[in-house]
Amino acid sequence: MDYTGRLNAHLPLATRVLMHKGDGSLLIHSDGGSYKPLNWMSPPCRLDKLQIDEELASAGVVEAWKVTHQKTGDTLTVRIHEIIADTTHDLGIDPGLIKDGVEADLQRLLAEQVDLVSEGSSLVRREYPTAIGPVDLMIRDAAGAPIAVEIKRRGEIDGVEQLTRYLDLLGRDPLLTGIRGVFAAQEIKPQARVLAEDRGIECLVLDYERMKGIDSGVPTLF
Amino acid sequence: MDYTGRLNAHLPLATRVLMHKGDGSLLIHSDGGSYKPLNWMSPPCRLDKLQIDEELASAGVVEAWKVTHQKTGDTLTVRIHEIIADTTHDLGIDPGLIKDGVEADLQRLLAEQVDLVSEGSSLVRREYPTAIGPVDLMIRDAAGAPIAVEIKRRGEIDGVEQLTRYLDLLGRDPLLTGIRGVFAAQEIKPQARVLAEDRGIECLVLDYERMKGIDSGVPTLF
DNA sequence: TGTTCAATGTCGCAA
DNA sequence: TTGCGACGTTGAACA
Repeated sequence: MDYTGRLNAHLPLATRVLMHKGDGSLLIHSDGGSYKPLNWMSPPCRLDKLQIDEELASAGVVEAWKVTHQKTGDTLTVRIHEIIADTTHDLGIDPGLIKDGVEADLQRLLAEQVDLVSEGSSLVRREYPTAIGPVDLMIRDAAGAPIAVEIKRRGEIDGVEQLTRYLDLLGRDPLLTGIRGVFAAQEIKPQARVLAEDRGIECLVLDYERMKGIDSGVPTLF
Repeated sequence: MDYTGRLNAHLPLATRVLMHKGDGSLLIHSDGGSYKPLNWMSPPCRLDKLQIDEELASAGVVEAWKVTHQKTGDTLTVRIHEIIADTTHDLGIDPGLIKDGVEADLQRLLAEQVDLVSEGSSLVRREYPTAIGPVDLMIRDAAGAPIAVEIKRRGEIDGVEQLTRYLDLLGRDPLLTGIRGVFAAQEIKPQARVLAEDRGIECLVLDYERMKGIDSGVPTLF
């Protein structure tokens, strides 16, 4: 196999699994690694079967494909030397995956339970806009002082960096002078905690299951 | 299918492709999307076939699997109602993918064309070492003033942060006082540009094809 | 359609 | 093992 596009890549001859999906995309999997194929072509793309000329045939190629991406023009060229098994089936349209417990769920719950951030505080708004992107939650504590909250599923250093940038910027706003930061996550890595506290940012560990328990009553999906 | 781990996820009954790899991992693909499966379990993990009790059988389940991650304990439960096709083959060990990247190219090209950064400047060195990692390019402009260049294929906020850290550190070196920063990329995101300019870092958009055109002619890998 | 951000990210390298 | 950055990231939400 040979790929030309954002980079060039070559895959030597070996036994592999090719999955050609209904949308035209092609995946080339080995027997290890994670879910990521060794190589692939994403939709929208087109698969053309090439003619096997004498040169290819004498090299032992029984089938040759050229998969072209419709927009970028990236190409994947596949030369098949032996077909061990070949199965085709129409899967139809998939009903899709239902998820529960991602960052959006955390944000929604914490917006309803801002007392967890600071007793007696109230929500200003979710996705409070700034020039460098929205802050997850903007709230005001019982005394009316502003607090910017950054929410992550897993709290790592880059999340602290992100919140620091917001605080730097927001702190220049006369209406938000003295703004504090709270870094909230289901799990906070030690390094992230150290960095946050060094910058005067409070860390808050969230218990998703418990928060869901005192949810205002939006039913779970399944 | 049901997944429990970092989050909970459920996949309704439908026709799908299950790929069970030699390392024990399992992928569940639909007929669309990109290379990412609807759901999966990464290695190291173990697949156990569950006994089909009366309840499962009466629900139409012919086979049930429980895939457990060895370290995290995440589980994937699969209930199979019909097997349309089933193929097994040992692929052996894969020779692996050979890549030839673009970002390294960009750095090499810009090192040869530092005039693009500042007219009349000259290269000090590539991968200029600092305590927190190497700066992509260190150059001196026509007047001899130092410039640190960070190169990315796509310029985003992280890259600006990285360059900022370098500049903070390098600026303490008496030989490099007054050092300037240049953020160079094929494409610079608006937010990254705002942040860079706010910090006095100049942005430079690189035309890879054009730069390759005036390349000195080092051949590619294959 | 383009931009931005999360992700069960995954992957690879180096300390 | 852990941290850190890149990825042909992919995917989803929103302007």
